[in-house]
Amino acid sequence: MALKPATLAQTDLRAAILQGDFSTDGRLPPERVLAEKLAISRTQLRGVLDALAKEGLIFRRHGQGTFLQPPPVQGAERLSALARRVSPRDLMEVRLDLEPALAAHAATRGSTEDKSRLLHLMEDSLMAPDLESYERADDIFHYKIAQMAGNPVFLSLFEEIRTLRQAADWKRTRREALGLEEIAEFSTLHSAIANAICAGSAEAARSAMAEHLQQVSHALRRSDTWLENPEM
Amino acid sequence: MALKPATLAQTDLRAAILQGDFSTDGRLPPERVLAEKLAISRTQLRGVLDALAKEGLIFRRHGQGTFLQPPPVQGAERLSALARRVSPRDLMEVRLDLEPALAAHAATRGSTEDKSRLLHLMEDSLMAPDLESYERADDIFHYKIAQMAGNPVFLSLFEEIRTLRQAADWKRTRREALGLEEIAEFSTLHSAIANAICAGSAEAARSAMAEHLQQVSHALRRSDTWLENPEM
DNA sequence: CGCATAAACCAATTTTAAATTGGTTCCCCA
DNA sequence: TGGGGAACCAATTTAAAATTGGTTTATGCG
Repeated sequence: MALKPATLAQTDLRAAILQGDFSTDGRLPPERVLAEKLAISRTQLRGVLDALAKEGLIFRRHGQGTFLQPPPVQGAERLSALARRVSPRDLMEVRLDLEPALAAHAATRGSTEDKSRLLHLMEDSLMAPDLESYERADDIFHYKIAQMAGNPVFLSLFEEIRTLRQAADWKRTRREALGLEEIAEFSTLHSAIANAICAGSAEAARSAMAEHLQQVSHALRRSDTWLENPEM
Repeated sequence: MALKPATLAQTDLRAAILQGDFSTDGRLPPERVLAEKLAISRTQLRGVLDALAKEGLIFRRHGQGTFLQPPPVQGAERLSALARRVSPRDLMEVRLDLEPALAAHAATRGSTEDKSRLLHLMEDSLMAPDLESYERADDIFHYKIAQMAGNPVFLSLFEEIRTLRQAADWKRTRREALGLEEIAEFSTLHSAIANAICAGSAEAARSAMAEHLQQVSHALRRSDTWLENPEM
């Protein structure tokens, strides 16, 4: 069967979407708007987006929108009040307790398809050229693990502390605190986590994740805002 | 200084409030309404409520109300959607991971005043005459531990799974599943938890809480709805 | 003066309705 | 027969009004 004219355009379309040509903040325009902007039908656009979503390259949520990264949790405005009373240390303490358990469950319950995709995401974070793209890959990597744990409550809690972490602007702090050499160290544990999960060994995954987060915590602790509540 | 006429009335007032004479669901009427119902001024009523709250006998939240038990978390309607996709097993899995850590942190960071109050709450749960009052005392006991952990994020997560647990009506299921003899077993571990926390030994508190929750989980697992999502 | 009452005002939350957005169905027609 | 377009459905967000605990102010009474 010969390629239809639209097929060629789709590959360009995918690249343009993933490149972020249509949004600054990682959020795509509504489907109706984007379809018109691309001069294609919504049916056609949704076909492309469906494929991208199935591959885990974009994230969609009913009533919320389409995103290049996991979207903020439902009712995110509620967390802004909490974010003001929270220090980086508080958040890291919770992550140190939560995410190792998520990794262990992901190793036990993750499907083989999920596991192969996790390996792919890990390679993405390895090949990140700059700090920004590394943080994006790292974010999606951890999110995927939380997803693989197969417990909607666990996933909900993870999404909340993830949204909390973004609500406060410690990304700036982190960007100052993290150097490229530290990221290189992170990568080795990232692959250890991914390998343990793919091997199905829960305890290895748990301890690797714990070690990784302690590494991050240590790097973050050099920042001056470690104990501060951003009382502004 | 002789007792003022109002002082005698206050003791009756406290008893009437704690007895739940004014509400069926553990929620008190608004202060303005309750003051009128009692034919006293709001200032006077608030004085009584302030004292009760400071003793940990009632719970108040700005904009939400006054309760005889810890109130539902902010934005509870959001969780009703999640509650429909959640099985008792999912929730217990999270509790098994979260609450032992809370107990450990409570042992480390709880103030001596908090610890003495925790002992008092533990005795309350020991002396509970019936199942309903036991569940109330148990609820407040676990809530106090989460509070003592001194991490607003941890407390927020705990309040959420607590609200989730109440959103679905597994209380009914639990009420069927739990017998008085099992509650007696729970009590010994309750006191072990409280003693470990008061002694400041984090690891003992963690393992005692883990053991307690496994005990509860085991009792709950006999229920037929263990893996079900209440798809109604 | 001292102090409690009442009222007014402030602040946090919930509730309600409208608007936004992804998901689905249906009808039409080339 | 299959894609396009419109309408409709469902989940979420947003904005405004209502509710409720918290605080201040003015007033009257002893």
